[in-house]
Amino acid sequence: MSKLLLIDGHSILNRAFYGLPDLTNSKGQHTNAVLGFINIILKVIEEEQPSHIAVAFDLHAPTFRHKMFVDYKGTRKGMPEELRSQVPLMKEMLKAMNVTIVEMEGYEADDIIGTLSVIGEKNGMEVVILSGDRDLLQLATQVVRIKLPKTKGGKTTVEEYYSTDVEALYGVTPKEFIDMKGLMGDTSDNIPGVPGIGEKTAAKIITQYHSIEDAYLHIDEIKPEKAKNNLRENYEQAIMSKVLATIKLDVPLDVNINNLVFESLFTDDAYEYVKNLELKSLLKYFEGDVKKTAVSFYVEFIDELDKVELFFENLKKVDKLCMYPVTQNRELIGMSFSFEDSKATFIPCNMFVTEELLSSRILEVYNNSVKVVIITNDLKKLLKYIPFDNDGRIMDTSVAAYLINPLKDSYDYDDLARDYIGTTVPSKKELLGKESINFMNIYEKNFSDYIAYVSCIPFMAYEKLMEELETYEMSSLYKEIELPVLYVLDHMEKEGIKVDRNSLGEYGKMLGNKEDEYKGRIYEEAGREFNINSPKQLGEVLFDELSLPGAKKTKTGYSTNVDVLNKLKNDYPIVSDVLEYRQVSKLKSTYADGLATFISEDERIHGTFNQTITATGRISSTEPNLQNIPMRTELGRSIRKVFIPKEGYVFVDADYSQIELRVLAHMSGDEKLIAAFNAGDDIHSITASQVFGVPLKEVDSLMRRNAKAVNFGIVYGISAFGLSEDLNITRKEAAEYIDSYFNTYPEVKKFIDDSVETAKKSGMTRTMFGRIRQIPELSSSNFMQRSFGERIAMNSPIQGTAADIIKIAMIRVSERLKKENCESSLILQIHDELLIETKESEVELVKTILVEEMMKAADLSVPLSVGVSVGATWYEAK
DNA sequence: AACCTCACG
DNA sequence: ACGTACGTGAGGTTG
Repeated sequence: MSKLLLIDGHSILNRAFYGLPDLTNSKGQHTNAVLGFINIILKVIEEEQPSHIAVAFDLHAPTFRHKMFVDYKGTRKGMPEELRSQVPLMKEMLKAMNVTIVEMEGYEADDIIGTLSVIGEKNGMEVVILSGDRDLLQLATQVVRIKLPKTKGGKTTVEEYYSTDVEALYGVTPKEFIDMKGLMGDTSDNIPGVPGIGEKTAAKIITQYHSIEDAYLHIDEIKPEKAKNNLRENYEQAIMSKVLATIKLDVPLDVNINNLVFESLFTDDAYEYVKNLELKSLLKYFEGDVKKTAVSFYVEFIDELDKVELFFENLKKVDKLCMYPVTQNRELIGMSFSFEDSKATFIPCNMFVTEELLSSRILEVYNNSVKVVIITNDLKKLLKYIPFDNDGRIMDTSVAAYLINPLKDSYDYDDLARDYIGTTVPSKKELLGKESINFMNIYEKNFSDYIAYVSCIPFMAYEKLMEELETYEMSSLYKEIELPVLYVLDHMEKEGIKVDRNSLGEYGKMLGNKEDEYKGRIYEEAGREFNINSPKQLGEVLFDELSLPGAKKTKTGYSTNVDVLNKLKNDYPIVSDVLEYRQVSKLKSTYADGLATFISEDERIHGTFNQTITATGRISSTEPNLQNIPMRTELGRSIRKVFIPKEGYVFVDADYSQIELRVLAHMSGDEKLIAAFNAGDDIHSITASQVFGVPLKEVDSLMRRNAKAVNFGIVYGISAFGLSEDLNITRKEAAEYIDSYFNTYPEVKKFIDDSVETAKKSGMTRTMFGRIRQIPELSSSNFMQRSFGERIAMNSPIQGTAADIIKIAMIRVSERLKKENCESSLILQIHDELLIETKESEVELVKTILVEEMMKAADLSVPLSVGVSVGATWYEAK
């Protein structure tokens, strides 16, 4: 039996728009609603398997019964520009997908859907209507089913209604539903209804009399008295409201139902369009087409030694050489090369062509030609196999792409192809699956495609990337900071940090004992056992069973975070036990047990430092994260005792003091803030003294605490709300603090205002060293999104400049260690802190190097202050 | 996979 | 009226 799916275009697009976060592609087009729409209809098509499909749109606004778009809070507004711009995109997409769009002058989408549903039913079809609008319930019959997607707590469920379901829910038939609406009205639909009659009364009247007309025939019997009078006085309005509420079923449509036959959405045209809009997550549906690319890639395999030698001989003439190490479980299985567009060569490793041979031949090419540029999409990985020196002739395409747009989730070859070559290629995952490459299959088609892409695509993206770096004036940022720091990160990863395995084990055991102890007490206090790690169960125990006050809600249930629990801990022992339990169990699972799994055979942890993750230019650390080792509580901090230097070495640790505030002082040029830094060490006390107008000596701890919070707030992109939350004061008081801060430091105020204004004009922020960050949120019509964008605009130049400075320091410190022939090594960076595993005889030298190079890293109008300390463990060196 | 919570700067 | 401080990564639960 054939089945007709009718989709309420604007209504579903509207839902998709408000249901998904803003999404912008590289051309600045907003695409979230289009993506959401397609995902919704894909799901419905999957469920329903319709044979025919049509999407109805209102032709233009406003028509007779024009519906206002209603935002997520229910307030009536016009359609925001971000959504409006997606309507034509959506229509184009549907056309490309061969889905019929039906629209007609003078009629609403509702009327078209109603008419089509009647036609479908008459033709013996099953009809499914998909809409976000409850009004369409009046169209339900025994064969016409209405599907209403609902969002509850972030989850989408679909309610389904046949006529009987409408009756069950409202006690009236779908037809009577119209009359009911005529009486009660609908503000979002501009239907007045009868004053004083709401859902309850309307339902009662219609259940009894079945229509407005019949109700008026028996008007004398109607109770209560008030409703009766209202009806009497508003006869015409009631009848008109009913007309307004009635969906037309007789629109003179010029549509042949047979032309609505549904085949596949995934046409070639749709593929192009999806690619064009950069809806990456949809590409996977074009399975058959996904391997089609605008360019073909050829790959030649060379595995005989003499041919390999000849290959390298010929390479000496090229001026651009791209390569990519193909590995399996960190072992090199071959190297992919490209020095011509669309053409790759793969040299697999074997008994004769060893890693060492490849390495020496490649270095020969590099070192003997002064002009050859090495291109690769992952230099840090390549350096693990080929130790290139850095003389600026290496292009890491992922780092370049990150500089051009630091907001992307990945900079893999498929991303480069899309963004810098304008073609689409299947991702590594699509070609090879989730599992790692099977060595036995290297001659398979997918594998050869993969090894062609990994060298061809960076090669082909190179010119465009160079051009864009130039356009954005980031060539020297790349060459002078990012490329050199990559070598430092590589060095830190190779060195790793030594961990005392046994001490870590004991630390974990001790935590385990404490954990058991707290667990027992909590169970006793709760009167039963439950999973304390489950916020849901914990919330129920605390706020339902024990009826503790101060319950706050999150999206999914009670909030049980520290802020909430801290307010209760003094009055309820179970709460303080939960807090202790939380701390201990976090330390055990993430740090004691977590870190242990990363200790290598050399007793060291070799984590990964990521250069292309953060939006601001900071480094991030993974597997494990060595940038969030506990520090703030003694119990947690003591884990730093298990981080130890190797025999004959100690740790020297150096950190910048208040680098972000110093950057702010410099970038704003505020004389008074600059003077504050020149006046002494404790910036928060000095700020307090200046802002509150008291002598430094009279600044008490509360004043200092407040000033400190304001200082942080400024750096984060101040808001009265945020500050009030942090200090537990009212928003008014917070606003007063901010005011007096800005009065004290007027140039700071001007600077952050300028930052926002410039960002709004250009769409991005820039650090002192030229690093950019786009801020699409700034153009959002959503207040919250836009405010977020403004805070980002205030914070990014500051955090980003500080990140630039420490990168420079890392480079200088490493170079200096090398120049002075030190055996000491930089092994960790924690945003404003550097840790050097230092040979005992080099301690004084290393301290000098750290302080000098870190202070000289940038020339600001305030001095950079560096604290340095020495210790036998990381704990002691802090 | 999404959410909550919490560790760091 | 809206409802958050900026930047990260990891472990746990839940659906």
